[in-house]
Amino acid sequence: MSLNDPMLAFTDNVYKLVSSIPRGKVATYQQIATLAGNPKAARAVGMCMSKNTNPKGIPCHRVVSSTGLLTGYAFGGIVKKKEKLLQEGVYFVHNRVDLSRSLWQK
DNA sequence: AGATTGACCGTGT
DNA sequence: GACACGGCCAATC
Repeated sequence: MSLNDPMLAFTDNVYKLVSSIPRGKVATYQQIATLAGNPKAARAVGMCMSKNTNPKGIPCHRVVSSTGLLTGYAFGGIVKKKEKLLQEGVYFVHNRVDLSRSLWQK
């Protein structure tokens, strides 16, 4: 079975996909949802993250909104997250991720 | 089983 | 660019 296998639970796919985002890249909630099998389930993706809140296994700081804006992430503030991503080599434009360059492409 | 919630997205004004 | 509205989905009362 593969990551985008519909027989897996949606949350399972989300979990695996997010944890496989390479360092220096970011993915959008919608992208994760699409890869997980439901292009419209971007919301559900976010909920799953908030439920787990497991930075050790899930790099949720690499997941951003479609506009590249850092939504969610309450581990000390958005600013902190931005610094963290910058440190990983993610391109930023003011307060947003430059999706055209740092978007995770499978 | 029904209603509410939430780390969302797209469109229109 | 900012704000409002509606839609869509899964988890949680």
